[in-house]
Amino acid sequence: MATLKDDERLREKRAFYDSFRLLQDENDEVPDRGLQASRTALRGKKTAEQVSVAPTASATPTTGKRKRDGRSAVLPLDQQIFRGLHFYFFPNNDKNPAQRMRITKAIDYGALWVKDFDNTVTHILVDRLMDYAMLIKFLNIKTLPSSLVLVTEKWQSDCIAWKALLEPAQEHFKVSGAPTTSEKAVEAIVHAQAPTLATESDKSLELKPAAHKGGEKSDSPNASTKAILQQMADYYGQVGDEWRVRAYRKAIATLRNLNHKVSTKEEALALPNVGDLDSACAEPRDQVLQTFMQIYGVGFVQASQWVREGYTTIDELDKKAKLTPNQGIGIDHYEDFLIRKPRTEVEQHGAIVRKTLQSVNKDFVVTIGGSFRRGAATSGDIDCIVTHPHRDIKYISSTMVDKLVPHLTKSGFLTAALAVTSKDDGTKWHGASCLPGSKIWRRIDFMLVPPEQLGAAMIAFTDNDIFNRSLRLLASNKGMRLNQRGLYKGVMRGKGREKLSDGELVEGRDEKEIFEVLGVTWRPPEHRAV
DNA sequence: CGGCGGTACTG
DNA sequence: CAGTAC
DNA sequence: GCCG
Repeated sequence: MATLKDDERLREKRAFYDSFRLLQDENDEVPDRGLQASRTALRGKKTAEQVSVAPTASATPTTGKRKRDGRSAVLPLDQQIFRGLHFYFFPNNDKNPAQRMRITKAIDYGALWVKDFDNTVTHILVDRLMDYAMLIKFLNIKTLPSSLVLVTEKWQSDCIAWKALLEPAQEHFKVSGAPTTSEKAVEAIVHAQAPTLATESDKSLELKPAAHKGGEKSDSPNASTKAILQQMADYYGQVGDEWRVRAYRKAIATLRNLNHKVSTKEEALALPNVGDLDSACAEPRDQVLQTFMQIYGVGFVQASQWVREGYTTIDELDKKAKLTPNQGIGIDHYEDFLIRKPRTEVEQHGAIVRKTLQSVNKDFVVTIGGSFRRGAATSGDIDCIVTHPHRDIKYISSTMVDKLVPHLTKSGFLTAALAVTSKDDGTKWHGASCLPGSKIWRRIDFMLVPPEQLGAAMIAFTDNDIFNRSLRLLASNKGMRLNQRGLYKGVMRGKGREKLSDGELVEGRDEKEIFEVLGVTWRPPEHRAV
C-alpha cells in the first residue's frame, strides 16, 4: 500500500517539477560578473553595467530568505564550475527560449560558448530531441575525437544542480545513438573522478576525522570506487530514491572494510551488497522540494503540498503559508540548522549541559554522541546522551524537565523546544541552543537513558543510520531485536518482520557485549559510519 | 516479486 | 492516525 | 540498488 502511494506521489511530484522547470526557463535570468566574450554576442546590448558587478554575500540562493529580488544569483569564481571549458551546443543557436537559457546558464557558470565548431571545443551538449547521427551529419565529420565529451543537455543542468562537474560517461547522459564506451561496471566507473577545477586559491576541504594514529593504512584501496558510489548515492538522494541511496551506502560500507582493491566485475559481484553498479536514470528531484524538505518539521508530504500550491521560496512560506510552530522555528533558523559546526563548538554546548546537570547532581554523565563521538570534524547537531549511574529514568527525566531545561532556558542557552518528553517515561528532548554571545542557533538533542540501557543507547545514538539499520536487521534475522534500550532474544515475528512478542532482554548496559552477542566484531565509534 | 530499523513526539 | 525526526 |  505504501508503494502505491509512493508511486502516486512520485508522479505528482514529477508533474510539478516539470511545470516548475518551464517556469524557470522563462524567468530565471542570472546576471553576473563572469564576463565572457561570448556573452556579449548572446545578449547583444547590455554590456557595460555587467562588467562591474561586485560579488555579494553568497548565502544559499535557493532559500531566497534574505533577498527579495531572487534574481541576483551572483556567481563568484569558485562557483563557475564550467570555467575553462568550451561548449558547443547542438543545435548551436539561441533561437528557442529553452536553448537560449541553457547557453546563458552555461556562460554564467563559466563556460565559453563556441559558435563555430572547431578544435577548441571540449564539450558537445546535445538537445534531447537530437541524436548522434544527426550531429555527425551536421558537422560533416566521420567520428568525433575521443577527447571530446559528448553529453546530453541534462549533463549541464545536473552539473549546475550539483555545483560540480559530473562524470559524463554515465548512462543517463549518453546521447542517443552515440557509440558506447565499451566498459561498464566497476572499471568504467572507477577512473571517472570529476575533474577538479584548477583554482588558484585552493582551500583544502578537510573531510577526514583525522583519527588515524597507529599503523592503520589510512587511505583505503577502494577510495576511488567508493567516491563514485558516493556520488551515485548523492545522485539518487537528489533524485528522491532513498532505497537506492541506502543500497549504495551499503556497498560503500562493504568496500570500506576491505583492505584490497576490487578491480574486476566478478570480484565485485561476489561481495555482499555490491553489484553490477549499473546506473539508471531518473529526473532530479525538484530543487524547491529539496529546499523545503530541509526545513525542520517539513517532510515530503508537506513540501510537496507547498510546491503544488505554488510556493517557490522559503520567504514566501514564511509570509503566507500556514506553519506549525516547529516549522516556523525551522524557517527562522533555516541556515543555522543546516550549518555544520566544528567539534570545538559541539564540545562547548555539551560542556554547558554537563556542568549544569552536575550542579544538580554531580554524578550525572553527559556523553556527546552522534557524529561527534565518531570523531567527525564537524557535526550537524549536538546529541547529548544523559545518564546517571545509580538513578532511574524517572529521576533523570524529571531532573531534565523540571530543572535543567527551565534553568538553561532562563540563562538563554536553550532557545527553543521542538519536541519535549511527554510523560514521565519520556526519553528525548529536541530543541535549540545558543552559546553566550552567539546568535546562531544549533540543534540540540537530549537522550535520557537509564544506566542499564546505556550500551544500547550509545549504539543507537552514535552509529550512523546505515550501521544502525544493519545491526538491527542482523538482530532481526537472528530472532532478536535491537533498539535504543537493549538487545532482546526470542522475538517472535509474523509475516514480514511484524513483531509478535517482545522477547527477553539479553543485554542493554554494555556496548561491547551487544556487539558480541550479535556476533559482530567490536569496532570503536570512529569506525561505525559509512 | 516485496522488503528495506525501530521508536518517540506533534497535531 | 499520518507525518516527522532521530 | 541488493537481498531472500
